[in-house]
Amino acid sequence: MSEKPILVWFRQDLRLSDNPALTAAVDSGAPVLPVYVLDDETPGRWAPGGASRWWLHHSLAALSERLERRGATLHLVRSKNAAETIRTLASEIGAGAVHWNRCYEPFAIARDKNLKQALKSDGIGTESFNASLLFEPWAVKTKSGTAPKVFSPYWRALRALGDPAEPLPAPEHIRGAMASTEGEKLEDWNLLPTKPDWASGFNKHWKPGEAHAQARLDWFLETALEDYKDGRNFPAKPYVSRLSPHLHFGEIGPRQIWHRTIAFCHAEDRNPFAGSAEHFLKELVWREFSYSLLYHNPDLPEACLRPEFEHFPWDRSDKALNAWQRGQTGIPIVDAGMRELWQTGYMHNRVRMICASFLIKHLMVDWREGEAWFWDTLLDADLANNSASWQWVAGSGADAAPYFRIFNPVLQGEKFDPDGDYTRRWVPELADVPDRCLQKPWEAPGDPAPDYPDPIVDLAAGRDRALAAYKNLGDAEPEKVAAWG
DNA sequence: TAGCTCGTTGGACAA
DNA sequence: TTTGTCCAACGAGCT
Repeated sequence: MSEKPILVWFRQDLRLSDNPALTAAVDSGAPVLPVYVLDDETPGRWAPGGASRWWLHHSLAALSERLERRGATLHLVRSKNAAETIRTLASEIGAGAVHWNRCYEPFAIARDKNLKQALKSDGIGTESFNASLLFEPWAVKTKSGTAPKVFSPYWRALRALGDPAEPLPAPEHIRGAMASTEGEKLEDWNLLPTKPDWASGFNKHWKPGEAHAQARLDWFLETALEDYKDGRNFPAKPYVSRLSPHLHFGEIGPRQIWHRTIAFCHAEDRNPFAGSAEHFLKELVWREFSYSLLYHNPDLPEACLRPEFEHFPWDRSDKALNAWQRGQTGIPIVDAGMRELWQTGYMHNRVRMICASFLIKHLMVDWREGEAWFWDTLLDADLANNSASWQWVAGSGADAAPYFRIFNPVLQGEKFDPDGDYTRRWVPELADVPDRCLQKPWEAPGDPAPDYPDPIVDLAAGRDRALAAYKNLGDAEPEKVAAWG
């Protein structure tokens, strides 16, 4: 048993259960110093956005309290170089080792790799673990040994590995170590917005923290899983898990969700790899797939995976983008989604696709503008998921929808919000528009929604314009061939 | 190897 | 009102 303390660096793993870095430190018998570093410099433009900071504040508060109850104090530091801060702290407390759970963002991989070297030269060992994925991104391979670029083969390859590891229980007691200097106060970090307090609506919808994440999963399994397969498409209905922010901050791990879901199905005598349960597990694997894409394509957040898409004739004026961001496009389902996002930090997945498709295809705005807005406003903003999903909708990713697959927001609204409950909840100006034309109020007789804007684009003309632009992409290439001939 | 099938989430139009 | 077919072409993945 070593008396040298172990520094456990918390990042996107803000939980005590199924936290292998923490458990290994506790099991060693050494005193443990848990640390969180707020570093907005290292991630560059991918530092946590406004909404994420709100969640981070509450999640750290919850983690801090849970650690305290078990005997350890979470040490908080602000820094412009997290790796350097960890290195200094480790030296100051005479650490025997530094533990962390791996992150997979390109800047995080580079940072951690360098830190490992630096600590080694200081004579301090490091141990890193996997807490945030079912399997490491390099472990899921096709039969020819390459990373799958299409979801279905990815799913088959992942399933061929069997079930992921069983989750670990939370340590019951932690022998806490103290830092040589006092930590900072969470309140001093100003992670919560004040003037104006645009997050005031968040409290009503969200409860960050490990305990609430577990409760949310229980609620989902008990009340929604059965109807998930079809129900998840209807944004007015409570058939989605809403676990995504908890997952992003690591308040719950995917292995915990995987095994709890399977155990729940077995207890109910149902097959977890059929019907609704399988669809839910597949969503978890979509997350893994996004991480794999990001791991193997580090510029996924910035560059089109299919380079010819860089020639797409994007509309660079701000007018369309601003209307979209504020939920003032005059297209009801789009405005409902964008306003839900602004007011709650979340948007239902079906509506995310509709809004993204509308921005990219009807308004022809660069998908990276939408990606940046989601990054700032989503509580669950996650680099891998966000960039992979935007590229998927744009058709610029490896596994892309055919270019002619353009969502018609009127038909989508009519199909997936048939009673208009979702649309009217977020766009109250439409209260008096009859159901028949709720999704196309410009056809309503007698102007029942005088405060609602006219559509920013004619949907049919917008569709044709996008189709023509996509078609031109394919025609642009042959010049190269001619040059060789 | 060469050939075959498939691609999370759709829409327009004809019958 | 519902159902079937077509909308490009290509790269991934498998055999």
